[in-house]
Amino acid sequence: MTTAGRILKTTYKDIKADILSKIVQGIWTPGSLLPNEVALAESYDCARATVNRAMRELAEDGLIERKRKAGSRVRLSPLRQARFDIPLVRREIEELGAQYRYALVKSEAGAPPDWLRARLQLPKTGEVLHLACMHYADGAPYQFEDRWINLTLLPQAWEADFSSVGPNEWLVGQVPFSNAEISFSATAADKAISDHLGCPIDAPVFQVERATWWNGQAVTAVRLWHRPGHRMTTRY
Amino acid sequence: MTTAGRILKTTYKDIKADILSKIVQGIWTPGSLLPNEVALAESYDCARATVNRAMRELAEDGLIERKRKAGSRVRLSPLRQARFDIPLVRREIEELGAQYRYALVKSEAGAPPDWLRARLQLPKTGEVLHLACMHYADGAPYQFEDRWINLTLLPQAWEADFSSVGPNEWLVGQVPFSNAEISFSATAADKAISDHLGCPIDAPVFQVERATWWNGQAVTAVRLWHRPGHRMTTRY
DNA sequence: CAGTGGTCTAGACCACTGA
DNA sequence: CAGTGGTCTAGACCACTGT
Repeated sequence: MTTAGRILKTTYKDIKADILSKIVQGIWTPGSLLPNEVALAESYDCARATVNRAMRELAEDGLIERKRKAGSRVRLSPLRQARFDIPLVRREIEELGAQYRYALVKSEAGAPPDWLRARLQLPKTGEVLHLACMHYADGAPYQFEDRWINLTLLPQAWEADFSSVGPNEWLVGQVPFSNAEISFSATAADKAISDHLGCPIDAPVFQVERATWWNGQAVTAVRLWHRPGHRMTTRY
Repeated sequence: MTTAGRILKTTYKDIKADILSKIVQGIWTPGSLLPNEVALAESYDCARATVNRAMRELAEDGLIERKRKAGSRVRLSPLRQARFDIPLVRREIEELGAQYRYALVKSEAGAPPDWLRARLQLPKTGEVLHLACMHYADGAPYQFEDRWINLTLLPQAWEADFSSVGPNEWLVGQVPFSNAEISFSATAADKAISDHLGCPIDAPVFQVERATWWNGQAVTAVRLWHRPGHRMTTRY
């Protein structure tokens, strides 16, 4: 049945919103089977591809589960996932409306310690650059950075001037894309951290560890410690 | 020009992989303009829709930026984002291969404290249920939970038996979907936390705070403290 | 205002998998 | 083996936006 006066087509967003609201309202409860794509296309009076896109995105968003032949079901417990942007410190600070300042604390090249070699699966020979840096927001300590760079993979790092540009920003320009593993935890400030962040020894600090690879080779590993009270927040 | 002997079609995944590799290899460098969809469709010998899907996903993944009329460019600094699954504690523990055990520590209803009222934008009247719970992995303390449930929105909670089922699992069955704000930080264990987690007072613990809403009304707020040494890890 | 991406269509074939 | 989602196509119209 075609409605003569219809002006606007049904978009995949309309369909997403409609299905979402049916789930939120409890009309389609967790575990229940949704109509198949052909049936939905009929009821929304649109092409199957349009329904498919709506359903595919709902599945990506973790709201429904889809299986060939078995159909689509509302997830029993909606798979919740949160997304975090991994910002450059500079941007993070500037977006707080604060003045960013960077300082190089230490820089030395040499053979990697064993734990780093194991962590990054580094070859037996080859040197790494070890840097320590501070990032300030409006003059106050914001983040302390302990970084290792694989000099075998990035020999340019020998000549880079890390006293003016932070290693993160420098790396972004060198390695177009990389795979990374990131982890968050709480740790107690040791002497170095407490000195640099200006907090008591053993103060609880939020710690970020990240290791990145490019084409299977380790690029860099870093540990970041945030000033006490730091929070990482997101909505979903 | 049609290739007679071609067996397999070019899929959008092939195209994604090919473009990704061109970016990784540095053939298309950050900031550079990619061919438009029509041109790519020709060069891959496929429909524009196929190219479109590949490019759209690359954009979602944060690798390229797309603008009408302006075309698609490799992002200057690839927008990196990490996704975390927000698991039920039970599953988190079971996936570690450990035995899960739950215990209710405290349960009492009453008027919400002011900070909670402000945090959740609760109305002036109405009560909340305040629970404290422990989650164990193989008998060892894993997570301590401090939770508030909006009894105005969820009066069923009056009758729920939280001595056998954790509030998170119970809530999942009551509220099909919700919006949430989540944040992570490091904090020092207070008396209650150290007692329950069996760690020294002032030990650094990883803290998760989450508040959730359904149709604009506050459902629940929770603070979770993990045993010392806990890490939250992901790859991207 | 013209070029680019955004979306929809109607149809087709295929891959997977539950019954 | 039959039903469902996964994907591709060729074409079309439209929305946005830089020039």
